Amino acid sequence: MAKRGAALELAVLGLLHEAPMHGYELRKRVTGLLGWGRVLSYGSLYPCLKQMLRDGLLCEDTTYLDLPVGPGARGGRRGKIVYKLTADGKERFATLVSAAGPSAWEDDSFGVRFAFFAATSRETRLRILEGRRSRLEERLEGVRATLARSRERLDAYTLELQRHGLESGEHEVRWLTELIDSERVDRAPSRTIDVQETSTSSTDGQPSSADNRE
Amino acid sequence: MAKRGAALELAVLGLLHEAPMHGYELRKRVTGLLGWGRVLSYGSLYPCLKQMLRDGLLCEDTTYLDLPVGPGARGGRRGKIVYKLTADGKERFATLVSAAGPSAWEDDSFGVRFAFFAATSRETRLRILEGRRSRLEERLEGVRATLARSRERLDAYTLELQRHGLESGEHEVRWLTELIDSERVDRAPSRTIDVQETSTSSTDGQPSSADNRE
DNA sequence: GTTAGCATGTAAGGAGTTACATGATTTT
DNA sequence: AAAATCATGTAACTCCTTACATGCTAAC
Repeated sequence: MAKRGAALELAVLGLLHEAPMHGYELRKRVTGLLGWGRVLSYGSLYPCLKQMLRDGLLCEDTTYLDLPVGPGARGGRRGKIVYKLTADGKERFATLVSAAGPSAWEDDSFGVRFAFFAATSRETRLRILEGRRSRLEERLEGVRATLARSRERLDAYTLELQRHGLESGEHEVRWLTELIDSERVDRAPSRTIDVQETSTSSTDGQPSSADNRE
Repeated sequence: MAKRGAALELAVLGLLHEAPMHGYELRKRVTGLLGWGRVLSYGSLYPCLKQMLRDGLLCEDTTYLDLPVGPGARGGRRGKIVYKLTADGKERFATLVSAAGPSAWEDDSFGVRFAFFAATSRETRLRILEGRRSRLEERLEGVRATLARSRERLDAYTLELQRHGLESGEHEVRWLTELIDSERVDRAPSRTIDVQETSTSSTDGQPSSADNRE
């Protein structure tokens, strides 16, 4: 129970890497990461934080208020909890952020992965960008094929929708291509912020190990 | 239990409006409607169909095979089930397809709503298109504001992501505007296929009634 | 005769959301 | 002193996916 999604876990770890934070602020920051009006709910975040505490990825740094034991009020500790990364948490972040398999470029997680690109090696960035681009191109080919096969049977609205979908996809492919090209040309350092990666991944021919599993 | 999502229900009703079908084919057609490599699972469709049968929106037209009662095999009816719309189902489709509230232009349902535009009145189409456009413009304004507020604190990758998001959004706004303009100018009939709408909605100043609830 | 596609379903579980419940602190 | 926003959590529910389980039928 309370199993966390990989994207949320990565977002929490990445944001806490910058600075310790309350759950409340974490929610706002993750919401900002998701963008597009999507908001992260407390009902999703707090159980996730609890689980990460249990797993030893985070630790608390709390000012407890020692609530009064009154009638009806179960006396106990309740206060503002500041979450920090543990050593395990940092390691986990390094692992997640350098994973470059399919789940890194799916629609659901790509945004969050991209938000932490500055914490990855250039090879990882390239693999994610290229993975997403080829996935996108497959889809576009699929839509084009369907369209060519059944253009006559579709009404004007459906046709418009497909056409717009195609255009949007092509636009994103162009964007990805620009990013890929500038990654390949740039003289930028492959590590932009202080994260030691799990070192296994490199430019070798068979990038099999880090691909699945995250 | 087995409560169905409105989008799936609309898709099923809309497709069965064209012709009776097996669940199997329905799945392929709905999958085609969703596009973008998203597929509808049987685990989602079949329970939905069962529920719609119970609600009297559909009826079966089945060739039962009268499975043999053998060892281990519970004898019973199992066959190919062709689903048809009932009168209630047609009515429900007319209601759903003419609803023009927020849930018609959310990301999740807009695609399916658009796919059945030909079955709606022009007023409904305009309200959905305009609703989606203004929702999109709000979002874009939000992103622009965030960007203006915190451009310095963001790394190059996050900036790129926001910029691309903005461009995509603006592209969709232009698309919607073109559609809205041609709806307003066109001499096309406001009803394109044989669906009698629930008639309540019109061009009056307070379109309050049909807005929520679907 | 065997692969591929047609055809129907269920059980378990994942990844969230909404609504509820509570109270402290800061701003107006 | 009221309102907003900070702050933490839980319970119920939603809607979907994956994996399982079964068998028919057409094509090669």
